[in-house]
Amino acid sequence: MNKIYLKDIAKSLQVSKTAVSLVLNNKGDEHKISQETQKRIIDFANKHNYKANHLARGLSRGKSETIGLIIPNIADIFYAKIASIVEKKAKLLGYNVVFSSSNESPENESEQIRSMLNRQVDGLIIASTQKNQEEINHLLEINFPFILIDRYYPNIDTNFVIVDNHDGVKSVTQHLINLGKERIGFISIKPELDAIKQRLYGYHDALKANDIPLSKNYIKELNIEHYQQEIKGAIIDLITASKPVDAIVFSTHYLTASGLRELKVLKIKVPDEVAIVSFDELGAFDLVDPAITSIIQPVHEIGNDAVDILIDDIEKIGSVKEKKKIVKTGLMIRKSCGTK
Amino acid sequence: MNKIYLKDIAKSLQVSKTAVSLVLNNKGDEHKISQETQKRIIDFANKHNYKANHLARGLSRGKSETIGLIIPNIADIFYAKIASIVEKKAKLLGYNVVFSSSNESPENESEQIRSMLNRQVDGLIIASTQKNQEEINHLLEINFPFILIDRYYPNIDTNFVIVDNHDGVKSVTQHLINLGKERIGFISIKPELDAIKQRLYGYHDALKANDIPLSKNYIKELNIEHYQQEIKGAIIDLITASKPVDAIVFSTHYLTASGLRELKVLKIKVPDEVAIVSFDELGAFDLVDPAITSIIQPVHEIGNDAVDILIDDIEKIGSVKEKKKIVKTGLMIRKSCGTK
DNA sequence: TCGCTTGACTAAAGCGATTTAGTTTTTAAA
DNA sequence: TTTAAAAACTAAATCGCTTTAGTCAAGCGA
Repeated sequence: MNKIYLKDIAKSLQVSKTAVSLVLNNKGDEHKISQETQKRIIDFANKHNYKANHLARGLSRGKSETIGLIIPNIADIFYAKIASIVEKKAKLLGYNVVFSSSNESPENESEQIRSMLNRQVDGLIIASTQKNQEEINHLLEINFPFILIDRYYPNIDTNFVIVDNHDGVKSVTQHLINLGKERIGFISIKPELDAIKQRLYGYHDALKANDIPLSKNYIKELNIEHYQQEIKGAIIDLITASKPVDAIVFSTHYLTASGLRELKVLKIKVPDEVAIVSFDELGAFDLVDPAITSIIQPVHEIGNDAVDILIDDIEKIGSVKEKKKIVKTGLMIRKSCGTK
Repeated sequence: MNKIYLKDIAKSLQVSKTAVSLVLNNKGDEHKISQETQKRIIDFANKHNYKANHLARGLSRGKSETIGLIIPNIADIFYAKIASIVEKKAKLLGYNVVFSSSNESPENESEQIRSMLNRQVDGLIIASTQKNQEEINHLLEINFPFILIDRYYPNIDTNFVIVDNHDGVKSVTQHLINLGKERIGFISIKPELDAIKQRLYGYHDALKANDIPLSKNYIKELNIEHYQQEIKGAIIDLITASKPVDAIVFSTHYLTASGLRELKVLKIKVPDEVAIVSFDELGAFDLVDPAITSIIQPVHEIGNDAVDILIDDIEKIGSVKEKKKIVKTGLMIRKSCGTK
């Protein structure tokens, strides 16, 4: 059973390639191919299991029916979940997805965007390093369909689906305050990403709303490259301050994991001595000792909305109205934040 | 700055498309294009940022420089890690990767394989449902380059990179025995996958090697669809047996997570009342209470070897000799298995 | 009977590369 | 001076499909 091509069908059935192509693309009626001929073509194609070569179709139509997904790291469970949702939804709409991990390098990201363009993807979903202003502007200039997720460029007018980081942190901080915590620390990476900045502001604003003065000593900003080394010092600082903290907000899941490791080493009891909460979570945060109160990212919404918006753009349908979305986080209250 | 094509370069420089194509594909010398002309072409291409259209190139060369990755679930941290490694390595060798999740459905898998073939991927990496004998045989028949990872078909002659499941479980079970455990339970999903079967046999063999009689009551096999409901009963059975178990081996990371949840609910002390060990781990298994002793999967080896073998096949290089690999697991000893 | 639709098709150009099989000019050897 | 070989190119076919702009015959009203 050798591979069969359009022209083979045409030859075997003594019709033109045009007829075959039209019929198999559901344009038979529109182009007045007789029912009989249509049936012959369809039956023959099915019988021989004909499938169009996508490269050829893509070249001809100028569409590859593929979308590119560029994220910092597919091995990060957060992006892996999004990838899973994006793929499912995209397949439903007839698209495949190619992915690549930028590893937070703007150069990689830039090169990956270019590479995907060469490969003629029809659109891009990007969780950017946020250091590629130019590249993003270039996409805009050439009018290429794309959407930013998770991270966006506040001063570039693009489509995006991001999370309400500010509100997420603000409400978890408020939750801590409601539980009677007064000296709340904040451990983060250096706020190069707007998302991280917003988390800090959420923390700020929660304190402000409760007339708690902001103490610089309570805010630790680590280098993303060395946070594992730096976090120990940060935690010691917080708990040996003249007025030690009674709670810590970690601004990412990996900081929480690292921080918790240190807290265990230092034999500090969570939540009795210090309560902790985490932005986002890892697979077993409910099993950790104690189970970690976490801000939950709405991965389904991010993934599904991103695909909807992107494909609406690609196909110029125009049925999706809102193309800049800020979605709300959830809150999973567990033991690590303590109780009243 | 409009998009530039091969023919534009040819026209601007008053040379043939052939010359341009040859030069830009590093075949200038071989085809005796003068150094001067080569330089003009290369300079012009760089200046105008020319990049070949991959669809056209692919159609023409019959190669897409893309590989397909089909896995059960990209949101599972184990496969996400593999995907990350595969992508990195593939990019290094000039390939992009398209992925799709089969969700353990043979029908999905089958359809995805077909779809990837239509899309002219150059090769496939598949972590199969192991229920697609026919599809795999079909790939073999049409001589299509592919490699199985994680799961393979014992009676089909294919390339693969799998893990030594038997040895992994055998040695962790031996470890438990060395610590003095005598009544070791085994909680698994129903062994439809060969990998799972091998884990069971590893358990068998460790007991046998130590002259510990095998007790059917100590082995629980759950349905993958309802393991979350069934695991409670399984655990209760094990700990209320006439001779209750003093240790449990969980055959997958999600079973461990679920099991641990139940053990907490039942207020059973780990490792004092019952020691536990896990095949593979989740992101925070070192932070769980108690930290979980886990068999570590060699994801780097799986990913890298799979790509090496596949691309050696695709490009018919023949430098990779071993194309059926069984790689060893590691063992991370933590608290949950107790001490002597 | 003429011209106009309509139905049922098809030829051929085009998508943007790659590559085979030449062609022409120059150089070098006999 | 002839001729073979080497150097420096190029025309055109090809990859497999889509789509535009027809063609041709039959049917129909005036």
